[in-house]
Amino acid sequence: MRSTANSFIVTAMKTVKSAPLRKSGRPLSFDRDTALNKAMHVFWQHGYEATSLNELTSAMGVTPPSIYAAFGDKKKLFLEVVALYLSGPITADTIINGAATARDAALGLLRAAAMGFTGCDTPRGCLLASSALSCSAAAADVQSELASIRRRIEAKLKSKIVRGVRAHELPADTDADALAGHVMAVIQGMSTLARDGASQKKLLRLTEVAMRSWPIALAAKSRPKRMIA
Amino acid sequence: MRSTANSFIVTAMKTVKSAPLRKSGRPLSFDRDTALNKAMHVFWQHGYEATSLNELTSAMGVTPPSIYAAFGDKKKLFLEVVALYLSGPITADTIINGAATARDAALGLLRAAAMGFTGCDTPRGCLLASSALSCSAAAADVQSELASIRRRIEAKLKSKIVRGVRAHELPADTDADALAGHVMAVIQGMSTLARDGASQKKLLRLTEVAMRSWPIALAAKSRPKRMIA
DNA sequence: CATATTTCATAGTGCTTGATATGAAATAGT
DNA sequence: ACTATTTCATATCAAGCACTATGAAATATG
Repeated sequence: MRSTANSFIVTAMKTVKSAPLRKSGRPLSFDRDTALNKAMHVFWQHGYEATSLNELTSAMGVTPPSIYAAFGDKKKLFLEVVALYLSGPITADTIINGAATARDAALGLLRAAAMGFTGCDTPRGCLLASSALSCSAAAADVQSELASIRRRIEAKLKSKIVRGVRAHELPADTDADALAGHVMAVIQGMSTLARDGASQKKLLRLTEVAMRSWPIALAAKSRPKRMIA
Repeated sequence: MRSTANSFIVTAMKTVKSAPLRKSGRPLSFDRDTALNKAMHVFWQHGYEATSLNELTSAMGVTPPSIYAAFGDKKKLFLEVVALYLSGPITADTIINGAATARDAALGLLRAAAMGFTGCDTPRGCLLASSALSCSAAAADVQSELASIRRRIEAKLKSKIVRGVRAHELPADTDADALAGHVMAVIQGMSTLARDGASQKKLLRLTEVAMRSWPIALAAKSRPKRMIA
């Protein structure tokens, strides 16, 4: 449930950060990245709309005017938070790209979700899955932004599956759309289960169950392997 | 994703409705059940906290004082809405109770979710799954109330699976906890996919994929069948 | 018709929200 | 030290929130 490239968010982030040329003036009394990380935890816990600026200022240790000077407004701050959330070392993109097979990609995504949703020093669940599922009309754009991120990840997994079918890792009649949808649904659902108190062990066992729905490989794709001796 | 019996909610509903003895006075200008149904649709779409009383009064066609006279406050109105949502003809309880096997129960729950989350005359997704996933501290009690409903359904499915194992419908080493968790996760996740625009067809195909993770019956439970001729 | 009772519509309550106006404080350059 | 520049803390802003006080309107009963 992590990814690096989202055009809108990354763009917004860069435009905000493009002010490295300070000549004089009072220095900032807070570390921008630290404050952003604190904000991420608050948003992660309460979602976008339910998080008030009071909570943000308390958690970040920054007064409202400084927040608005540094991040723009609440929406831009949240989008930067999402970009930070999606910029970790292990992302959905890196998992899918780094997986040898489509099956490994799905398994990697599920396991990463099970681990990440029950981390001991982070809020439970997925920030993308629970931040703006239900929101007022005023936050409809944020909602659709998160939805497009989810759809993009699903599309990437689906294309990995399609390539797997072409590589004969998977049966020719594989329903790539439903298969990718199932993995995404399990991930989204695990976020809710984690929020409801499910343990990491349970989510990992749940992952094994979910992977049993994976089609059996008819013919293992034979790659040229380096023979030794 | 529907159920009838939740002690707290049902109790709250009954206490509110216990005022059938009117002797005189101006009659109500609205139908209580109709207004409650309208409120359900609004909450279903925007969730608990993000739904304002302005939206409720507009949708229900009832002014604020009448709402408070009829339902108490926003929280009680929402709990009545949840009770209404959980009082349909086909509920999680009826599906599980009416299923011959644990497998049929899981399949029935998944199919009912796929259908119910993409109904043409209702908001997309599940009211329980998306109403209070992320909320402020003020709505923590509503959040945990919905979580307990979800856990109760999962527990019921799990016990059905355990009984299935004892009846030799399922292998002895079946992980009932993970199996029930998987079904619940897929249901919760389908709610998000439905909200993100997934079609009913896709969710139904997704259901078939999810059911492939179901353990294969080693020995079919033989019930005494009436032999004819 | 007169009275009691109940609900109605209007207008407002205090509170919180996201976002700022204002001037003091802290730096760099000269 | 003086000025320019930037950020700071304080105190607020208008708007929206859930909720309600008040009196008029509509019924049943006498």
